[in-house]
Amino acid sequence: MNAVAEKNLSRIQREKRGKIQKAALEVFSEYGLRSATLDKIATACGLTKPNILYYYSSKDQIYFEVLNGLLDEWVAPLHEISKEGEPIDELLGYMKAKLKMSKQKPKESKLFANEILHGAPLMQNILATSLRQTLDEKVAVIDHWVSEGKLANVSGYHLFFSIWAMTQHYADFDVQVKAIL
Amino acid sequence: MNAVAEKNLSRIQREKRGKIQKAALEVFSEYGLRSATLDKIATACGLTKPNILYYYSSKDQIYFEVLNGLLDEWVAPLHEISKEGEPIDELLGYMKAKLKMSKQKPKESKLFANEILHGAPLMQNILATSLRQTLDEKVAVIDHWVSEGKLANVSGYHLFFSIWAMTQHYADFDVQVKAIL
DNA sequence: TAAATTTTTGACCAAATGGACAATTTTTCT
DNA sequence: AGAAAAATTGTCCATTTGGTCAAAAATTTA
Repeated sequence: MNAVAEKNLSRIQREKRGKIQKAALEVFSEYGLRSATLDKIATACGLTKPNILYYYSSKDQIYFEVLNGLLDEWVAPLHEISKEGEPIDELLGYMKAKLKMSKQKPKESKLFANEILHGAPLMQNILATSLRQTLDEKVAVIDHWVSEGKLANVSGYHLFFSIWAMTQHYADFDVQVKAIL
Repeated sequence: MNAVAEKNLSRIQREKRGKIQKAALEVFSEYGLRSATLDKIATACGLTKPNILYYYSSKDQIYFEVLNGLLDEWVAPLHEISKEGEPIDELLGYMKAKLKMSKQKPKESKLFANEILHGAPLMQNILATSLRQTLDEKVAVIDHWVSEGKLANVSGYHLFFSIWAMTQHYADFDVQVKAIL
């Protein structure tokens, strides 16, 4: 639906919406939804505030679109984990993919981190349905490996939590990491 | 100096400042510095806004005091790691202490997480001096253990980063954890 | 108890900010 | 080119919010 809707946009609309979303990601990830202002976003993308509101009906809507637009990409590496592969290869591959994403997309990482840190008011539903379902499937793969004796008896859920925590830590808390190293 | 200063406060001042700090922790950890309002803090502690400003000169100062007041406690478990002990005992003890703190003090954890996530404007200095120094000492202990062959050859810094990431993850991202489990 | 001090509050202000809107400019279409 | 549609902007408004201040209330001190 998103892709279809985008086809109906004119060249100008596509360009401007892209600019706005890019600037919004920058500002939202640095300040969070509430502290980010439309003026900051406007400055960051070289448009005026009313012009931004011509493309998006409200600040909240921009935030929602940015968040939603990144969600699939963010979860994607999880889908690559294959039951048929070797546990070490699959899990190491996943960790590397997540680590790479964190390093290359720290803004996105911080945006999600901030959203969840503050109760995920816009994503709770998605977390509890879509993400949960995907993770359930992959935990089933972990359990399968465990039952076959290919993997130590670990909790799949907590294994993923640990991977998420460690990989995203370097993006989300980079200020601390840099202050110490 | 803080302890000395507190002795000079009247009973009322100690009570009210305590109430305010408690309420502020609650509000700041939930909303962050910017989204938190004095009115929310006022409501949370049953005082009026001007009354709060009678005890603290600004919102920023309240935030700073809360953050600073919790810092020592937050870093404390690190000091318990002893060069003389066994690596497994010492590190497991540290992890357990951190995990316990995260579970018992999620608000404090979120407060720090949020501060660092947004660039640690008020703590960067402390991170780069006090925390860094303490951590340097403990990394030296890790290196010592490694050189004695008591521990696998791991990077001390990254070991601590991993421990921080995993232990705090359950407090900071509890919404996500709960949505999935 | 009366004066002095501390604490509390209602009323108010200025700045910031999300958003509305009509008028103008630019682009597209015929 | 000229009309129609789309895009842009200056101006304005209402709300929120951090903070002020003088007056009132409560507490402490003499």
